[in-house]
Amino acid sequence: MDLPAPRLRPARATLLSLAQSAGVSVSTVSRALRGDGRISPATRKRIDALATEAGYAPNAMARTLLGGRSGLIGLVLGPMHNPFYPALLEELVTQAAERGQRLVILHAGEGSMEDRTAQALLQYQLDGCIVTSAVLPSRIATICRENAVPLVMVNRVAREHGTAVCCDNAEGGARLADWLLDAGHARHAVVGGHADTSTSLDRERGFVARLAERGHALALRFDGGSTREGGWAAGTRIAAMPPEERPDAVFAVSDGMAMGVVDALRAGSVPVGEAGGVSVVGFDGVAAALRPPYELTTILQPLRAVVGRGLDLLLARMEEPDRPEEVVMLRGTLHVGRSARRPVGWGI
Amino acid sequence: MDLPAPRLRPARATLLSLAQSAGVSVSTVSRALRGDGRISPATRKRIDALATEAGYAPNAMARTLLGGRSGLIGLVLGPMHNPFYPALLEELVTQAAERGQRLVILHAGEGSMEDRTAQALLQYQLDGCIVTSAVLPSRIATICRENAVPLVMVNRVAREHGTAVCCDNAEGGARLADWLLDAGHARHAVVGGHADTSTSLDRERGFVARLAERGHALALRFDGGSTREGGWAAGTRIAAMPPEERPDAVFAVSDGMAMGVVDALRAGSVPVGEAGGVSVVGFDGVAAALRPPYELTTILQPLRAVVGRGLDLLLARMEEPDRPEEVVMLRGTLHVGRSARRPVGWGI
DNA sequence: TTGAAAGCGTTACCAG
DNA sequence: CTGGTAACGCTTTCAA
Repeated sequence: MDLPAPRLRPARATLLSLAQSAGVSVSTVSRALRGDGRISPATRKRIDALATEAGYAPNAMARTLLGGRSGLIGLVLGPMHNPFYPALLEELVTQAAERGQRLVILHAGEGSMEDRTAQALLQYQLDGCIVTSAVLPSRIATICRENAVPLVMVNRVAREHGTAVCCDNAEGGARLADWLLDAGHARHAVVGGHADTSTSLDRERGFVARLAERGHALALRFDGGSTREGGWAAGTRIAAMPPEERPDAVFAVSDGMAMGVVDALRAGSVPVGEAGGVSVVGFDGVAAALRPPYELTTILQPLRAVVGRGLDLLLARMEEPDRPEEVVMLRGTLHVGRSARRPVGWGI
Repeated sequence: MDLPAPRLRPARATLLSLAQSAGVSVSTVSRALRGDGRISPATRKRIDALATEAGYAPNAMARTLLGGRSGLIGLVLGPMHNPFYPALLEELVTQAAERGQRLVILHAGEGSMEDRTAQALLQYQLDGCIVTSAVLPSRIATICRENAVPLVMVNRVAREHGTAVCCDNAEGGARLADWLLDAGHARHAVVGGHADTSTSLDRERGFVARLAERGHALALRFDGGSTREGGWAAGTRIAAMPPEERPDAVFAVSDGMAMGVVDALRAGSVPVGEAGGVSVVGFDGVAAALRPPYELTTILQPLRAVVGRGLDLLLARMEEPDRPEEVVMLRGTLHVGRSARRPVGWGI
């Protein structure tokens, strides 16, 4: 009458439990499971079978405690209204998994970060930290620095220091300027993003500089605030201008804004990309922008490579904490869509 | 000449290191830091100061090993092109943090999940799992069931079993039908989403059923595939119809698609929301849809509550694993924008 | 080829 | 009020 209460949540299999049912020691089980050479094939097979049957999964917490790495990377995500970030997130998750790492979300969105959240970085023994937000939260930066936790920025560069990967934004902007000039455009407008993000500023700077090199000045500038509706607002104002004042080429520094510009022009019955209409180009190469009804001419960010290099830089710094800081710029490629007139003699 | 090499990565503070510098035992430090009553104020103060100075953060791995909870929740994210999901993600991260939990991303996007990823659920001793994707990956479902790890679906309901929170989609659809009928609309169209998501189907079902109850039949149905461009395609076809055949009311089952419909109608010079134009309504209440240039009439999902209840259901099941499965439906609220004509006598 | 034991950082229990 | 010790699950010497 005093049987032990049945365990409702059956204890998970451990090395010890496996060892007991196999009639061997914990060490043997550990070695067998990790493929250590000096275990007899017979024993190994028996243990493998037992482990599979029991649904054994090694306890990462215990492993980490031994002093190894946790396999966990902290992630700070920026505001997600720019469609580039969701795409970046998917890619990050996939490639982190390919490298045997998981992502712990430390922060997402605009709000500021609680101290408690920043502490999680230490508590969970995170191996490193990836920051994709426009602004690098200083709590995170401090904690990483003081505790020698490697930190890599993806899609942004801090002016002063830090390790980062991003698309060569200035070069992309310049390439777009060339394309528009080659197609014979004369009145250029820019729809800019947040004034405090290096990403947007560099794209715009590269564009304007190339215009200048080739003897052109920017005719108009709008503030698009990095949102699609900011693009729409700019497009609306452009559509409302008398045709002779209207810019014939518009560079929106992100695809989200560019799509907004296109929508507004169409709503205002201004043709886009055709002779006599307005050419619109964007930046990023998000999936929705490449397909109808937008088919933007834009700079394709090498997303897979950006993320891959970002993770590689991070992993390298886990192995070797004293690596010098490093900034990697990856060139984007021009994607020719139908939202902008093509230079004469290009393609068909 | 054989000084130990300087430790480049200074060892992190631990209870032991604090105990040594304070000249007390580990237990005392532990108790002081966790606010245990029976510690002299003097000792407590001294230890607190020491801990702060050393930047001490308790090791969550060690804590978890003792058998407590890890404070980690697994997250399975659906394809992120629907703007509702990024918003959901932000809210989840915020509210999980408020409850002292962090999210580990197990999967994002459409691809199938590696076994290794599913194993992470066990390895990291995740306390529970939140699934927001349209389809529940069966590996995850199995692992959770077999290991008594609670799982809650947010924004979807599995037909057969499971615990879930979602907006009352059918009711929202019905409410929109009422609104459109009250405004005198006669020809109704639906732009549907994925055929395999309960969310889309329920919205559509509720809408059509209410139409029928009030003696109306659906005039047209488009497949919008849950994407904005699907909405655009439907809108384009509507704009191309002769005015007398054109539906005067369109229900797109998500705001993303509804915005696409609006863009296409405007591009086709079909007025939206005005007398003589087409009324467009959506569902979700994503931020971009509520502001110009869309200002959709839509069902506002109670996002904060949906996420809050989802986490509460999950936490409750961590404490008490044998709670019966539970499905919570939260009513959305009708948000009156300018994308649809209002019933006569409503407001100003 | 296998086993025993130490130790990672915490917490909890039992003494003092 | 404080200290010692065992235990969590694992890897890694060191021994046999």
